[in-house]
Amino acid sequence: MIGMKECNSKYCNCLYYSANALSRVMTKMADEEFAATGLSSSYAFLLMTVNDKPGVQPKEISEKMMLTQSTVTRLIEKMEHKGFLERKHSGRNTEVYPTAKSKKLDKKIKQAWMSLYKRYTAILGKEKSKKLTDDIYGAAIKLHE
Amino acid sequence: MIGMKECNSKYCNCLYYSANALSRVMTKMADEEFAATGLSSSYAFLLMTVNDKPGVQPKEISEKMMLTQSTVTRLIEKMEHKGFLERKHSGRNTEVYPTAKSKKLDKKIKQAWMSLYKRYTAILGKEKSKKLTDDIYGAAIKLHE
DNA sequence: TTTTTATATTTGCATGTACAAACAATTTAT
DNA sequence: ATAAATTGTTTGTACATGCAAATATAAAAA
Repeated sequence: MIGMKECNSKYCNCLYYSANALSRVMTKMADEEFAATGLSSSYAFLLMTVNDKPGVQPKEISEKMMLTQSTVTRLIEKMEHKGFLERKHSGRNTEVYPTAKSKKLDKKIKQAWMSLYKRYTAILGKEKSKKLTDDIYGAAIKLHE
Repeated sequence: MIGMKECNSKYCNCLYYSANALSRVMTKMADEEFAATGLSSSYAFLLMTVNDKPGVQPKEISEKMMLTQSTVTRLIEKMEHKGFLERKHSGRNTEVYPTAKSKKLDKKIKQAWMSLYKRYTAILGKEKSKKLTDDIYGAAIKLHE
């Protein structure tokens, strides 16, 4: 444990625990930054995804966002109801399109995303943030099988 | 990006996104392992915390588990209702005690926790897991202020 | 062509978590 | 000693998320 910060908890050596702790902290921070858009973080990511690829299907969204399909359906439903998205059903597939309202918000969302990035890199450092993010993402992929 | 695994998503450079992805994967894995105890992961951690320090107060639990106090209250309530915990109110404080049922389960919980550890270290490697966990925990603390 | 299998999406249901506000008790200031 | 501020706990409410089952469609096999 040389050079290591003191642990406040006996759980800090557990990846499950640490990962959840970080997730909660980051989600809170993200929600604060995305508040400028009037959206919470998940919805902001959803709109970005659809804005970047109009007509994208829920399946693909769920892969990009690493969420289950049912969760994606729920997110889409809500944004459709709020007038940000539209669904077009064709066969067993569904295509999701942004409305003008969503496209109009795109710039603001990306700004908020950048603010979020700046905020945590200011605390953790740019290089360290990058490395940490890469390591975490790599682990998530590996553990996801 | 030398030596880096291909990113499946434009979001994989975002710490918020990666942290959440890992959190979901790990929570799923933890729930699978703790299923042997009949508990989901949060409750297992709660019981361990109380078993290790009978009479511990919700405040302290919330610090150890890095959850809000209201969340801890809810978790305790449920375990009390299921006969694993008991609350003793004294003034504005509450002391939480394990029942025999909880103490009896302690060993099994710790075994499940060990299984979880073995499972992810088998995939990520022991050293890498340790480093990743430390890094994540350190970041969570820093970002938490 | 009919049957079987696989795939995409959506529901029903359950649950963990947080925020903000309400309480309740203790400490500090006046 | 009374008032004000702080602290610990609990509620009311909202919501993101997942699993399993139900649909519906498309593809493959017979």
